[in-house]
Amino acid sequence: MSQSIVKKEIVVGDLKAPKRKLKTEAKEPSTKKVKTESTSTKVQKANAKKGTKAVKKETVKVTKKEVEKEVKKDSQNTDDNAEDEDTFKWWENPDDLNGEIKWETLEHNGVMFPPPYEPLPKSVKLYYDGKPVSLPLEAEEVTGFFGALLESEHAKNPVFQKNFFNDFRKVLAETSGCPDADITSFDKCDFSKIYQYYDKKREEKKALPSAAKKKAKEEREKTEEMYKYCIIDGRKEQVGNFHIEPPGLFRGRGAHPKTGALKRRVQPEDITLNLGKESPTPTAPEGHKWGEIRHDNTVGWLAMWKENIMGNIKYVRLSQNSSFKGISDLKKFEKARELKQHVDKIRTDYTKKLKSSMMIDRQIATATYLIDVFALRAGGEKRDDEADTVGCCSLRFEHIFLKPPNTVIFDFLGKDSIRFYQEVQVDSQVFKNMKIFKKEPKKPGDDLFDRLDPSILNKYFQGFMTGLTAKVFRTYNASKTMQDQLDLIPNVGTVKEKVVAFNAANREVAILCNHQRTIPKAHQAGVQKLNEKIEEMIWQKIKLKRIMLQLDKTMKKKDLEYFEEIEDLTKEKESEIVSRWSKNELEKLQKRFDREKEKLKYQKKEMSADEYKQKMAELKEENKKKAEKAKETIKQFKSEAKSQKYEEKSSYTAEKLKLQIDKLEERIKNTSLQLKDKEENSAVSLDTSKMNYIDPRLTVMFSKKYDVPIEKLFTKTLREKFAWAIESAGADWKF
DNA sequence: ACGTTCACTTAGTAGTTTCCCC
DNA sequence: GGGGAAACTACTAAGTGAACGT
Repeated sequence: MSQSIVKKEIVVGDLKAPKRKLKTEAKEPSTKKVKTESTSTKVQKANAKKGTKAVKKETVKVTKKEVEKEVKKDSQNTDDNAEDEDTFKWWENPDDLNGEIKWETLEHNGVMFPPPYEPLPKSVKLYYDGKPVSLPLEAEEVTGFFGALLESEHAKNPVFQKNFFNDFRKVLAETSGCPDADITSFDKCDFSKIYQYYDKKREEKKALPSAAKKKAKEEREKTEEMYKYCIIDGRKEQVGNFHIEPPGLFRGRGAHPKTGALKRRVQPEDITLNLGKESPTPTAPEGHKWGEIRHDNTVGWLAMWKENIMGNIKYVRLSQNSSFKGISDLKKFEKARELKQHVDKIRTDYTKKLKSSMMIDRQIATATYLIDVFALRAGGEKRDDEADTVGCCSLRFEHIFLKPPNTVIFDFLGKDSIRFYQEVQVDSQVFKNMKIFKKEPKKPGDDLFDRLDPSILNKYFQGFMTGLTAKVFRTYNASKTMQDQLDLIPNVGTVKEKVVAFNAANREVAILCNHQRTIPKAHQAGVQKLNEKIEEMIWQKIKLKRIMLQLDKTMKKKDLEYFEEIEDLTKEKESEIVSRWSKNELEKLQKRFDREKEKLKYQKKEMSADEYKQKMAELKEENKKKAEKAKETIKQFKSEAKSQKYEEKSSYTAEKLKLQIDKLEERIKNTSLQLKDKEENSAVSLDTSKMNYIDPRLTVMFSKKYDVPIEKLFTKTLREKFAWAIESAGADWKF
């Protein structure tokens, strides 16, 4: 591996990055310079890094067919380094990343609209008051949105029902309405036929043979091809969400007042495209025209529209692996690293201000403490048509419980209505301040920090460091925590063990940031299964050790410790394990038999009656034999468990037994690791912090320093997103 | 000075694909 | 080689924070 590349560290020249304004004075020639310079070094670097690419290029030349094959392969992204040839290595010229102008030329093909509504078959109808009713297509579509969700939690939520029904009635009023009934009551609506129809369609789609699925996918990709890429300053870059969001029912999170509302179909007329001045305007869909064409090169979006529910603007932007995203990620992490230089001063300052005679300063200091220590978000004001969630500045009286002498219990819903519940010890002055902020006449519903909002806090932060805002603290503390945790990991053990250690560090960060996920449905069962599996492996291991002693009693004296554990398996315990194992074994057998029978029945029409009969008989016979054999084994195990004397096969030797035991030990270790990981990860989401908070150069450093392939730490998408980090950080990189 | 608008990051989940075990 | 779980991706909602408009 070429050290010169590995060692090269990115230092962004000046991160002040003035936003907006000064459109004209931005450094314009940046991109061109990058392009010419990087091409000259590209080939060398690629060769130095991995021989594979140079080889590949040669094969591509061979024939036209070969070329097509390669192109296809690339477009399917089966090869990690597929598009390397065209990749714009912006990080090789980090000085050019600043400035206001994002691009000189921008060319793209617009956006892709969802397919038009496909009407229900005549036989599938909404039932109102027990009778099938006809509906105008626009209204029928809306019933379909609800019908498809009938078995989900949303459909049981009264707010969801209410919002859906209101909007459904609105659509009825806008159209010719229902000719068969006056639809006024949600409770009289029966969507079950519609649900069944969509459910069946889902099943059918799932059951499609894999060849058909593949073909459909290929066709889809063909139609998507033109939207997938855009051209920026002559470079091909990937577009992220070129699919316009399809209509449906708004699925707001938590107790969202508008959940269930109708999200309307977006028309080309709703869409504003952003293009280079000289770029051709993509053709709008037949019979339509674009809402607006803009040429704003200070922004990074390609298209936008206003969504009808919250009035928010939705953007079509570049994909995660694009230069735009990479550049802003690098800037974000460099900004967080800059905080290292100032954080001591800031901490001293807010510790002092905790005792300030000015109420506003006390609030600023206390809030900063919470943001710094517990990684709270800023917490901006929210409207009352949004879910009631809070962050630091918007914390209210009821979100905090004080337990003298200095314990605070936080209990509130944060972003995405994820609960933040923590019982913590705080600085005694912080405790006193909170008590003051909660003092009468404050009551539930009142703001804890009545003088604060994020902009006040951020102004305070900016006095220490330009560009410092509340969110920088989260990034800083997350990456700092990761660095500290990684430093604790000894450079020993297998790759698997190192990955587990890495994940444990990652988990610390996720916990700090309160990144959660719903516990998978099958979690509890899965844990139990793993526990049983481990128990059974230990059982096997102890049996083998006992057989060893049966062969040669004197061995015990030679290594008491090795044989110590054989006492742990009592007769009762062993019998219990054997009977559980037996039950499972027989169940497995039965299941397999049932499956085979089903399969045979399926193939019935392709064979003669006799053939079928014979095959079925064979199957039964085979099953019978297997069952008998299993029962015999069970019988043997049961009696062995009773006597704790085990059958010795002629092939057994001490060496062979030892080998088997070693293998089992290995498996037990692996499974235990797996179990530990599973238990500790059940409610924690590692992905969010890996994607947004942990400086990827830390992960790359770990990979290189600990010899863990980066593939074990970053998924393919993350490797692409963080290509800049993979190529610029070495084994000694520090946050 | 303050609410609104705009542009961007951050977030969990639903859906799809891959992997792993028998 | 098939089925279920784990891994990954796509999707889009929900934040932050600066600039804008009044």
